Amino acid sequence: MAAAHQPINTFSKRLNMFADVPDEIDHELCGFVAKVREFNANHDIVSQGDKPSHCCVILEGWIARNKILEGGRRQITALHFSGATPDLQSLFMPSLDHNITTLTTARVGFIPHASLRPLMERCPSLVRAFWRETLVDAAISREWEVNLGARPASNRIAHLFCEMGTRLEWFGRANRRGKTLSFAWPLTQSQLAEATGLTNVHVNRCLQELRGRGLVEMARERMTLLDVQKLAAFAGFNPDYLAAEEPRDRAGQNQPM
Amino acid sequence: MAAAHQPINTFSKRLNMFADVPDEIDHELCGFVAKVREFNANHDIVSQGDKPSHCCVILEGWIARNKILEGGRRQITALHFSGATPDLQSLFMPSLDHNITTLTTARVGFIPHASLRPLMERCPSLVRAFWRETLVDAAISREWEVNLGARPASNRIAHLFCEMGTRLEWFGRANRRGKTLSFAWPLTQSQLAEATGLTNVHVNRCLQELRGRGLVEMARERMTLLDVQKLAAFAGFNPDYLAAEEPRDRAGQNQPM
DNA sequence: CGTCATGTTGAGCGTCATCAACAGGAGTGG
DNA sequence: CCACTCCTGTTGATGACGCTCAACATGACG
Repeated sequence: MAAAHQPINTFSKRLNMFADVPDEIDHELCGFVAKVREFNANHDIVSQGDKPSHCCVILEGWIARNKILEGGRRQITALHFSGATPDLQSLFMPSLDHNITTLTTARVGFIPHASLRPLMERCPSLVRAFWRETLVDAAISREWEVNLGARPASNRIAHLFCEMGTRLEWFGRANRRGKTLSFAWPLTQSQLAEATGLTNVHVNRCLQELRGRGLVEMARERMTLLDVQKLAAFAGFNPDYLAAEEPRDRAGQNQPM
Repeated sequence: MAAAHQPINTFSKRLNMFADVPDEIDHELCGFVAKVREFNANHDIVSQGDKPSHCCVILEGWIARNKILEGGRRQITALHFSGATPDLQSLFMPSLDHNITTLTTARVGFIPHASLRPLMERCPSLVRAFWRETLVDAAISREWEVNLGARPASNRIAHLFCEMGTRLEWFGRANRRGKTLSFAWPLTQSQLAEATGLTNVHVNRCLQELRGRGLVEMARERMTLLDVQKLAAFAGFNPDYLAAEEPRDRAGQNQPM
């Protein structure tokens, strides 16, 4: 109950990007974070089939939504980082339809459903904020469907880089210098393959192509998009689908991408 | 204002599957259906970039969410039929990120945002119902991502058939007889190709395979799944991800699929 | 120093795309 | 009634994109 309010900043900050949640509700919400746990990389926070009694909040780190097919193949369906609340649907769904797995070490808070439900009753703007987060997720999923169904491998990978670059920059987690944009990038090539529906071998070759074209540079867990506009053109990336996630305090003043 | 309440049945019925919306709110909501329009097949109800002032409700017919890439390629990201409210996100998103296009002739109702917003303020359960519909959509999108990213062509097509069969049956739009399930199927092979990220030529050959295996039969706009269990096994279909859409009055009593 | 995860390269092959042609049915207009 | 077009489905030939399998390089870590 006395869980530190400080680490919850990212959550609270992000929530307020979606709707004006009154301070006291926000405060109360943070107080509900029943426990905060650290996870190693590559650990399931919640799994397919679970019936969670808490919602989780990513306070720090990256996670991947993913499903595992019979045969063991894994498909990553979404990437999230600090501030996200990736299993809100557990409030309604009888059981979870996918895994939520850490990609890095991660700090995760848990909010009991039992606390969240009455709070939502009292605070429509909280419901709005959550609903809106769901809508953003859905828009991103749609774009991933397009990416998986309709773009060739290299463009597909480039598109993912553009998307993550944009989302990270909006949340203050990327550095822009001239034409370049750089940010922490924890995914291995195999994980990137799982997100794009390719094999690690082929991802490796596509990355060589992107490097060869002078579009990206990767070093030690860090990604640099060398020419954001050229990369976006190559990928066919148009950030409109992310618009609902754009922090309201900077809406419209985007760098072109 | 005096818009016929009768054709709105499908909407109202579906809404109440998601949450108990009080009768008077339900009634009021239906009264807000400002106009009802008929569309021909293959017509955009709303388009990429639109800033709609109304939400639409599919009263009768099928629609496809889709995005068009530069180059003209089209990816269908979702299929919906009677009862769906596919552009709720227009309440929040600055502009629509995809097209909503009829696949059949369709009857569509429109509800002004200006009427919907205050009603939502007053009725939390309405917000819940809408949010929940968004969550179902998101779960389906995730499964489509898996389908597009990780399943070979024939299995991918089979999976789509299983999903639509299940959803249609839950809404009383499919007939089960023994091992078989049959329902109206308006998609052409080319549209099926756009939904599965394949070419029409390859879809044609996969359908021959499915027919050859005795799994499906298609005749004049009608689809028959000849052995639902075998088809599900072939597709790797597990209906759990649809659970939140399952009508509450029949939860649990599913035929195995 | 050995082990393990990750990245890289090569060779060969299969799934699926491309391009082209044609059949059949529905609708249109002469 | 037939000629015409258009849409949908079907088939064949060819080739490319991406997969599989296998080997090896590199760096982190114990």
